[in-house]
Amino acid sequence: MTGTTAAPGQRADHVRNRRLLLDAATAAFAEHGLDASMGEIAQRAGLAKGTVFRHFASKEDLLAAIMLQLLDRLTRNADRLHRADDAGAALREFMTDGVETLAADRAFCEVIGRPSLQHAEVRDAIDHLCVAVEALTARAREQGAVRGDITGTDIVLLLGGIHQTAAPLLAGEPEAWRRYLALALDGLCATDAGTLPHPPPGHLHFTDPEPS
Amino acid sequence: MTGTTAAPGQRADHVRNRRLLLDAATAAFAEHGLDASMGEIAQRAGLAKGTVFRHFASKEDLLAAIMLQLLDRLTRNADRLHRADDAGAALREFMTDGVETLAADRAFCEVIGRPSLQHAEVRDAIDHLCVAVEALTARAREQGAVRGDITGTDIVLLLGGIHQTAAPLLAGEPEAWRRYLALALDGLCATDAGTLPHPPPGHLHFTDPEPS
DNA sequence: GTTGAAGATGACCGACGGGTCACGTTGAGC
DNA sequence: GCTCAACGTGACCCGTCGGTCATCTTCAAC
Repeated sequence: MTGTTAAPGQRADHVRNRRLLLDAATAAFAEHGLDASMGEIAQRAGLAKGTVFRHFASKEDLLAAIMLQLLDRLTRNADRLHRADDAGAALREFMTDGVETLAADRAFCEVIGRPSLQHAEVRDAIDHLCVAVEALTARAREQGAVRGDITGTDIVLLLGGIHQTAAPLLAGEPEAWRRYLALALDGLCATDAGTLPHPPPGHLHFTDPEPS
Repeated sequence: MTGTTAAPGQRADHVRNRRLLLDAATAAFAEHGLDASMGEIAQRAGLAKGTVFRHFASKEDLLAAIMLQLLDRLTRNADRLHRADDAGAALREFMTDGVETLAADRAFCEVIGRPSLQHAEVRDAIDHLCVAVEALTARAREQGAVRGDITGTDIVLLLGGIHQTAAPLLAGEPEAWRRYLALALDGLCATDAGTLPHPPPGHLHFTDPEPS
């Protein structure tokens, strides 16, 4: 050990630049969605464009790394809340945190809606998230906190939907999503309402994404 | 009158081509969102690219024409349903038709979320839609069919949100939006729930859209 | 301090998209 | 059928973007 760093085979500046790039890309994708350009990301990070491609082979790869970060954070949050006593409150907290995270991230909804541009790892991470949220949701169902035919995948989909509902107001009223989250939660709690018309979603991904 | 057509000062092929372009653009924007290219639209219409620009000065202009078509259709539907006896059923029908329309149109949500790229006419059309829907909603409120603090603008925003919720499933389950529409309607009907946390949205547009 | 390999760089490339324009074509009025 | 203005056309311009590469720089091991 030299005393400064102790990376296995990586140079110190390489590690630092990767961090700078991930931060810059997170900000850029959050602000401009998928339209954020590699040049802009390099500029934000204070690096040259070529450096971006040294770290990530393509724009898709970089985007995948960002999405994995985000999905992992959501999944860990769901796992953490799984141990709470009040499953209904835990689910509410998960959704509040989830929508708040998405409120500052334009790319998430765009990516979730286009299976064609998702890496296998991203698809796996989405599946893991759905499983973790299903665990939360199952307990809430058992405790009667949500209606009986709501699944974890429903909850994950609703995060994007609630965000989209409030999105047109984002510039002027950045907290408006709280209104539509509350509305959705009231719908989820309507245990006296009938069964929902369409069957619950199975997997978010299909074996054969159309070749376009 | 010649017997064939009777346009004021327009040539017959000009009118026909405009129709072809609007149809092609509607399909292209619905399928690819704002990423649809002018070249593709020309190709779909069976015309040259220059012809597109003879009819519409810019891509924004063409998009505005498409959006005006769509918004006008929604507004007329709201006006029609305003005369129904059961205001709750009328509102449900309006939302069902609205989400179904959006389910086949990727561009709508993208445009509604970006005031910066909207023509004044489009903004006006959105305002008119909100007014028409507010009339529907007010009657539903009075009849106790929806909770007291729901406005027409809420309903318009929800159309986009419900669509986005089901969007990731669209390829495999094109009717999944019905599930989330039902869920939202249950939330809207929860007259016994408390007041929603965030105040209802005022206007969808702000005097000073950020210059970016 | 020397050295070698991994990393950083920015000029460069091809593809593509919005928009223009000089020219050929067509349709309505006479 | 003649005429002309409006219309249609597609080659072209320019900017941008994702991605590459020969070259220079820098870190770390000795």
